[in-house]
Amino acid sequence: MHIQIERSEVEHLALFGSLDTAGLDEIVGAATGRRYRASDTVFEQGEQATHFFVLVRGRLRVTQVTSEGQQIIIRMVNPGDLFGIAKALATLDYPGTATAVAESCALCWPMQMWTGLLERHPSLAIQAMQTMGSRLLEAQLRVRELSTEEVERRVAHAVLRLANQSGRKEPGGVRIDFPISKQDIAEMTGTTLHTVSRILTAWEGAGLVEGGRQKLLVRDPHGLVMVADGLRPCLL
Amino acid sequence: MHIQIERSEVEHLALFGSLDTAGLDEIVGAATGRRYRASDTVFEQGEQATHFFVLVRGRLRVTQVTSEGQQIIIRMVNPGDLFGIAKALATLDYPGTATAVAESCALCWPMQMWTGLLERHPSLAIQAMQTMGSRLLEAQLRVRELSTEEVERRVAHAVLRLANQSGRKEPGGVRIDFPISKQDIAEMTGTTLHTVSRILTAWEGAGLVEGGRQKLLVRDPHGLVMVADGLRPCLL
DNA sequence: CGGATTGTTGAGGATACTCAAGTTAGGTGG
DNA sequence: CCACCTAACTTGAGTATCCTCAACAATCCG
Repeated sequence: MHIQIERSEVEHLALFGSLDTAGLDEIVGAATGRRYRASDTVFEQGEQATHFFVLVRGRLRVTQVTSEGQQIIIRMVNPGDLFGIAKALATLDYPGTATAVAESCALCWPMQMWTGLLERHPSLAIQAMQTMGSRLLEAQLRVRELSTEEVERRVAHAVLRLANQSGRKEPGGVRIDFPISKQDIAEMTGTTLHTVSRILTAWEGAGLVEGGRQKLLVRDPHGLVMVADGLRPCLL
Repeated sequence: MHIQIERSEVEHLALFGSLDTAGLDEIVGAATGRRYRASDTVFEQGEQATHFFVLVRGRLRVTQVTSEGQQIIIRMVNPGDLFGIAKALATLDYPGTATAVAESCALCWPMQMWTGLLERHPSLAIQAMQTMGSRLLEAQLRVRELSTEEVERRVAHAVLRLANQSGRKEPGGVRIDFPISKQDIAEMTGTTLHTVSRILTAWEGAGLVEGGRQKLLVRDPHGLVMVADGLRPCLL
């Protein structure tokens, strides 16, 4: 689980962008490297928040479970992203569960260092603030989608977001580069796996995507954008 | 529109909680006071963000309009809240429109001062961060509600939130202390004013609330909590 | 006293959920 | 390598929720 992480692997991350060498050394030096295999959990909802993290490699899924036991996916964590920053949310517990969906590496720091590191490295504080800001905007975007759009468009938006954040170009389209189930997509869009399945088969018929067991290839991103924008619905 | 705001009116705000006298003087001294009448707009979605604000008195509504023209209410702004902090969101424009729903007073600063003020007053930076954090958590809560709950429960949650943030105890219940229409509630919960109307009449029958044109009185908060929790549905 | 805004209520229908059954793909162990 | 088992997925039928459309009533304002 514990591993060595090379400085060279993290110095290019946007989060550390405008740090000088000494600052980077201090920050990375204080961190511990950790490795997670697919389906390992990094921390769990409600657990006391002992550490905060930066994802170096791989992909995580952050979920929440409602009091009735329904699960939703809050977001996917991509390399370079801060996560588990409970202090910034003024919370003592992790508000969600983070699970690796692919082999992943992260740097982690004890939560007590949060305030000190931010104070000593203003550029880090600014980055952290911007992280929070973009997450807030994203959450508001999702609220807007859930409030005003029908399921097919919401799914289209979710798939496009996945393709942008975690897509790898390959001949014939953009491949989502980690295993993703219809259930996952349902939990990202507030619908059921049944409806997602029906929508994806329809899209497949229209040549927009190509599915498979925990696989997804976007063949026609532009066409998908049209679906997301409400032109060209693909269901009857 | 421009008014004088007394130091005594703002020094108790949580935002300025742990500032020393000199700091408070500097910050409040740099601010301009503004007054808004009900239905005045403070700033508009897409406009260049020239100032950031703290609400001193009154109540604002922050809305967004989708590309299709549908409006949703992002949040209500209560006294003591920061708003219009586009810099924190790494945006140059205001992402929403802020409108006074009651006679309101705000302090405002030119946006260029954002970074400087935060740097010189770390306690302010911490407060700003916590503001962002609680807003992010709230947005995620709303995503969860929209994803998993049916309309009646969402409306119950929204009304309870209003009662907690903007409610005034009065004999017979908790009064929402600004004019609020069914359309407003619909835009907070992702439904239509028709459905809200039906729900509120049902609740009125059950003795949970008392409505009226732009009026709302919560008679039985505990009963409403049960509705919000999914026990005791009031619609057939 | 109009006129406008806000709210009420009914009927009909669409979207998407639930329930149910069956299929496919992949991993595991013999 | 094949048989088996499970998790993921597909598809159909029936239906509930909630939206749309429409007409009307109440309230507020000048």
